[in-house]
Amino acid sequence: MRHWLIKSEPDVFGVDDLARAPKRTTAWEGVRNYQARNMLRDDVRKDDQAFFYHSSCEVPGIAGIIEVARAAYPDETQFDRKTKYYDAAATKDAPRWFNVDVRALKKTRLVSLEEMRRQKPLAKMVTLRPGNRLSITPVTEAEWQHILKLL
DNA sequence: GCCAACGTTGGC
DNA sequence: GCCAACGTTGGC
Repeated sequence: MRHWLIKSEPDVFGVDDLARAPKRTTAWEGVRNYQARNMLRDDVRKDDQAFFYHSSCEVPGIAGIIEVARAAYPDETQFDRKTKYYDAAATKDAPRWFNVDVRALKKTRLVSLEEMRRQKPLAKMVTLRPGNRLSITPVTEAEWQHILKLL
């Protein structure tokens, strides 16, 4: 099983929203970055687990643990003119964007970005690399285990 | 709200 | 294929 870190803005959809969703599951949609898209489509499998990270908020950091309930499938919002994710170049036959379904496993204490940066074993974590903005990044087994111990 | 970093677009 | 302009992300 692979591990990931996926970001969401709590003002838009946070860990509590996921916990309240039907079956504690939702489509994690709106990814419009090719690198992230490729990872979603090619590398993320059903039953993979991920940290749910709150970004663009007062205290950014890991707020929960989720699992992938469904592997990548075409993101419906790319066909919907009413959403900001609409992409005129995408067709049903050749979808350009994909999403996965994620299910809440548990809410954790907030492990802040600042705390993560203080952890030596996390020094090389992809999401902590300068300039990184990807909404999904891989987490190594060692990083995963280290963060679990912090909880 | 600012701004650095990065990605995308489009003219040439 | 280069690069300037523009848009987005996300920490602060």
